Amino acid sequence: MPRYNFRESEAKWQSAWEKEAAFSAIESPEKQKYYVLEMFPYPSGRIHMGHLRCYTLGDVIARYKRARGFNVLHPMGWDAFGLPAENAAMEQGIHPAEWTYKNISTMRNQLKAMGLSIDWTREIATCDPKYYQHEQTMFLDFMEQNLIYREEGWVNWDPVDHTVLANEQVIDGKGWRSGALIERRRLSQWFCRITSYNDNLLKKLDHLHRWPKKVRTMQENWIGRSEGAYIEFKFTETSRKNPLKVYTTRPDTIFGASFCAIAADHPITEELAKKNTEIEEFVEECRQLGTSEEAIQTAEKKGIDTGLRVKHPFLDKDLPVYTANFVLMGYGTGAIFGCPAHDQRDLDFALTYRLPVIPVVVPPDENADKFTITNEAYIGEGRLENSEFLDGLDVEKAKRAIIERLELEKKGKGTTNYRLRDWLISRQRYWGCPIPIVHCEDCGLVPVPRDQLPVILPDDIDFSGHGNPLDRHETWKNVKCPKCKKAAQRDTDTFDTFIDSSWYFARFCSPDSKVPVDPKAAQYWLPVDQYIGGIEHAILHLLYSRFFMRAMQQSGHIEIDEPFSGLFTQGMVNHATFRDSGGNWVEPQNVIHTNENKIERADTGLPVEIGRVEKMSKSKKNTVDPTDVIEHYGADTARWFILSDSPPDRDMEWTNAGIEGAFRYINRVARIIDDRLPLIGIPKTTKPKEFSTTALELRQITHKTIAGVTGDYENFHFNKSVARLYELTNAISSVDLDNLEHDISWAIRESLETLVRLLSPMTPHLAEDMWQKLGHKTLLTNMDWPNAEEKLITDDKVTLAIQVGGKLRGTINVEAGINKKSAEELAHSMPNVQASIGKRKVRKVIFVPDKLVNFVV
RNA sequence: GCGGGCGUGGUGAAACUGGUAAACACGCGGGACUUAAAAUCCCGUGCCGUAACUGGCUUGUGGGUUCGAGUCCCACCGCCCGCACCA
Repeated sequence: MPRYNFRESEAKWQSAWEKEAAFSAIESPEKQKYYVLEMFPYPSGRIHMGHLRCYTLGDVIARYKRARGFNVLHPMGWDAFGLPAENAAMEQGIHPAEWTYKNISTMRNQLKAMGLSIDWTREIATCDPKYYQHEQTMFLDFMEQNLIYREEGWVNWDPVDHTVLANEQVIDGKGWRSGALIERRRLSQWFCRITSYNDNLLKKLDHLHRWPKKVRTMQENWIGRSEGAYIEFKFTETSRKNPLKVYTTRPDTIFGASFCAIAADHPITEELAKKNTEIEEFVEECRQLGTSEEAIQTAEKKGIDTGLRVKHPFLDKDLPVYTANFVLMGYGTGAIFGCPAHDQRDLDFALTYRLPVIPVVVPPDENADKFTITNEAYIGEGRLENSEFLDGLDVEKAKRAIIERLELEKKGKGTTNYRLRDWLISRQRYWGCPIPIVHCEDCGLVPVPRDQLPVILPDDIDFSGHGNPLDRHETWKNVKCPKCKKAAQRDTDTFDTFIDSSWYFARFCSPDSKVPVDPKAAQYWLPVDQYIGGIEHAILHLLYSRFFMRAMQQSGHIEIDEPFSGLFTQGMVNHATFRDSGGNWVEPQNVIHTNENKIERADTGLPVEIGRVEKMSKSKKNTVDPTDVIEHYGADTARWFILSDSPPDRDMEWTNAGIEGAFRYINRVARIIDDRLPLIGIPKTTKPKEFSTTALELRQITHKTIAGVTGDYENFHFNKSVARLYELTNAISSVDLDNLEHDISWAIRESLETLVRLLSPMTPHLAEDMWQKLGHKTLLTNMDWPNAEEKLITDDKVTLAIQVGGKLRGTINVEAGINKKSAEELAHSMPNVQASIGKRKVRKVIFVPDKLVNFVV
């Protein structure tokens, strides 16, 4: 039986921390602050392993920074609005609010059992009117700053359920519940003008040096700044006065143009569709691709000749105008010219519709006469050919020359374009923050007066009908116009839940403030020093938050622009999958290994096959409930396992063997300390003047571990800290306990106390318990971080690798700092080196100080 | 389709700016303790050859740069994340 009682210990220390309010954060201007935040959870029902991992990582940082003397803010809240609550309402007849608050209460208890160093007094839930009322205020503020506008946007429409669907509710072009073919529909909706900050959002990425490079690159590409040109093509049909305006990033390839293409939802296409059934059908077909860019771009490239022709701006030739499914209305002008030789999509399209392929850029090492394009477009550098006045120029120069000519002849214009689109924030849903606008027939869009805020979600709703229940809630919906007092209607849409998560980190600074954020508190705590969450939020959530801070700054709520100065993206938690012979997924706890070394289902006895290791998901039944693990092994074991082995930014595999191993280690630490307690005296005994080799060696590894673990904590290399702590533990337990001299017992106490202190951010309950056992009266949680003694962490001996021709032929132990000549002599005299060199001549000797000697032969 | 990432023993991984590949752990094998089992402790463990030391090979695949490549460059393969209404 393990001697350490984790159940007793974890409960004891959690209540001790609570009693001392050890983790409540108070603004103290004289202390340096550190704000640690993990992305707050959606209250889906129970916490999952992804949460356990994320919150463990954050807690290690929070506890470590606290020990380093920082004034740490580490809060928790709930991203409580969203679709699943409405689904639960429809499927189980439970009210979204009830469902959500029940989940919050379960998950709060689960998180508390993890022993997180969280200031629970700052807890917020976004579905609480005390929180979302401020979003309504800020919406009106942003409106005054011209950051909000109303326009038509596309939605996925389910014609059977009469409801708007989220992209994830559209499966293979069909509604997930009704199975009906969905279609794109236009709806008048609210937008945030995020594009007014596109350049700033892009440029400031350079300052976020504590963000992963990959996230910055992804945001950069998402904003998608491009230098290009608008080019106008005149229609041959004289009745069409307005030219076709296209956007291109490759104006240099204009002489290779063989067609133009416009989006299926381009105004011209829509106009033509009214009189041409073929085009109408095509447009209809494109609408069934839904609104997601992924669906549109993975579809087979298709188009229809509209019959319209345009004139090439510089050549005496006409180009056909197609309407095509790969041209996006939301990017550029919704119209392109196609140059098949130098764009893969254009080439694929041209090959399908037998359009000419005219190479105009020739690779540097190719001959213009012989250069042809078959089924791969050439997008690289080169010089222009077949291009009149551009001939001979390279791509960059040609771009500049053509833009100059376009502008001179008033046929186009150089321009900077962004891929980023404005943020559509209206959702046709109940469980979200109401939009504080009244629609009046006479006065138009009327903001709800500020003294009438907040607009509170009604509780009495009916989910049995189609669409948004708010839209059918007559008493809530029908109000008097605040301006003219005539009958009017509330906006029945609610905010995108990304709004809720775009400023919650700021609210944590002053969760009870009457205004969205208390400027003094925000000034002290923001920005978040370390933000932690999944890579899946690399673009949208993080970009929206960056925008929101700017909008809040512009409307005077706050003085910062970047919300997160440090970001860490953790990997997913995976688990093996199991399937029985009937092809059904089987839960891990239902899989048993029989005595005959077979694997079968515990319930039915059917044989089971082990499948791939995949992200934990309910559908594949390969989940493990963190709470089960905590009940069985304790929070420290769960935390230790989740930190060991895999680097936190990479995916990890949850295994039973791993958790068992972690459990053994926790108990081993307790046992090792227990066994040595009678031998090591009381705390703070006099430090011996001299140390024996054994004691010195233990002290050296102890102090090297302090230095190593400290560096690892700073760099999120917790798996390496774990390895180092194993090494320290091994070193401690290998010291012979017979006839202990004072210097050794002193060194053992030092190493044990160090071990416990270094462990405390990762396994806080065990550490606190052991700290007490080691004779200390105060909480370890309030102790500062140990310091490594410089003298003890530098080696005076090093091992040199000796190579011949780059191959290892031996190693030698030498004094650190040995010079080239002596190292070379020593190495050269080694028999193995002699044999390897043989009769060959040594051409050169490479010497890397304190690393290696390499004889080049 | 577009953008971003990852790939090292049986397994999770380590290897700082190019310098001893496999630290640490899991698993496995052997041993000690035990009436026995569990727990614990000790030893071994990349692969191939070998009686043994020595040796040869090895970081998804193929090429390149270098005295030297897991690390840098090019091409390919596989897997994962995001694509604007999941959160």
